[in-house]
Amino acid sequence: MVQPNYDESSVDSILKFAKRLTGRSLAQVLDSSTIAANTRNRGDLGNMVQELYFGLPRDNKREPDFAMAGLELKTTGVERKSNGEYRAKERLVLTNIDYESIVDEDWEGSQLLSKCRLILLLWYLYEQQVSVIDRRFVIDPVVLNIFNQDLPIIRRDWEFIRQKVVEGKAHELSEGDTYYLGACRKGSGGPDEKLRRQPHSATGAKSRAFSFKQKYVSEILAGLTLGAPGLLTSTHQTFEEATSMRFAPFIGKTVDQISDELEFSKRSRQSKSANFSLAKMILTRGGGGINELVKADIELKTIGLKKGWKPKESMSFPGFKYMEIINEEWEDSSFFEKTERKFLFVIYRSDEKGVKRLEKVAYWNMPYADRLEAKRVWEETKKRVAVDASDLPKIGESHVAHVRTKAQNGEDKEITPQGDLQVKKCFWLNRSYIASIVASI
DNA sequence: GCATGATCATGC
DNA sequence: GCATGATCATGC
Repeated sequence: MVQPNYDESSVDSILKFAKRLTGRSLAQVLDSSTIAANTRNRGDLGNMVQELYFGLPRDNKREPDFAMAGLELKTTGVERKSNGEYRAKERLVLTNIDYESIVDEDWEGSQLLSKCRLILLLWYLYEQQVSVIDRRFVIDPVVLNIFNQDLPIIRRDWEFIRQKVVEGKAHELSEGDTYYLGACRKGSGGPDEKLRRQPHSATGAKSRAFSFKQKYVSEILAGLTLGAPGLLTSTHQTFEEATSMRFAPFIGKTVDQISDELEFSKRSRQSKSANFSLAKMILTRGGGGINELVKADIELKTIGLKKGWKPKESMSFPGFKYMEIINEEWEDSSFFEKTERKFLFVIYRSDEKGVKRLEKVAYWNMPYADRLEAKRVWEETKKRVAVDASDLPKIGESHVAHVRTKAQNGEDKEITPQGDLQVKKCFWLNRSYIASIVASI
């Protein structure tokens, strides 16, 4: 059995000890009686690693877990992709956002930095059917230093979140506000949740925490953020500017021209998602493949405009299952995730002659009031699915969103709570709503 | 011209 | 095989 055995003032020593877990599970390294006494706590693997493996107390101190080494301990799940590579199962939650105190902080003296400047990250393979103590640490742990090449973006994200609290808008925070460091929801959720006080507004705000976005963690996992060249060429450049530069050479050109230039295959040009594929080619062009956009979990969406600058279509999102949505909470839904995303809109416009050009690109995320409206539509949908899944919110019922089919064909159906089959559906942002976004960006 | 229903290529 | 991003087709 492994006993805690490391120099608590040495990052190297702690990391070395952590590496003894690699390839093994807690059940394999800990005294079975210790585990038996602790498996009750609802399988919180991270807590067991902290208490049983490292022998650290579980507390909510503002210092890093390994205080003497200035190192914060985090344990996070990975999943295996079909190609055998790993990806992060979810975002990495760092520390709660203290609305009361952040308004008086600067970056250098921030709680986030004092707790999470150095992070010891342990990766376990998440498999639903495998019990917590048997999950294996399949990858070597790493020490993540927040002072890496992405620091300018992380710091800017932190400043943005702080500024919103300063302005008394803690309740309006959204993960889509920022790029790598997100203000993710934390806490019970649901109608009974107790809201937190914020200093510059009387409005209560939901509890949120700083987190590294899922895709960003995946990139860390791939070892690609630690020194690999990124999209940003200057620390003074904003994220938006960096992306705009990728698109700049193509703005105003016709889709045909761009397609020729990038050797977009003739066949793919006919696809319904040709605009999307072309936008992706522009973004990832020049090799490397990895770009800040992916790391930031940004949602790439294309908008097609017809003459008069009106969008041709509403905008679809992933489908939902009738049997699942009735038991789901808003904040666990994929539509909620989307409403908190940052979007990169790539806008194409057809002129009077029907010639389609790349018009412009813009970042956007959904304003607070519209997120509330999206939630209302979702809740309404949930309610109506339970009663009659064939009658769901139509486009005229909200200025933001509606529900409509999204299926392979008329036979592509899902079982409903009523026991019959209905064609698959998803949430859509209304065309008129997209029009108002286009007018504002 | 819009709402609604239906469908397609792609990528994993 | 299926989810996803997206557009096509029809009827009023």
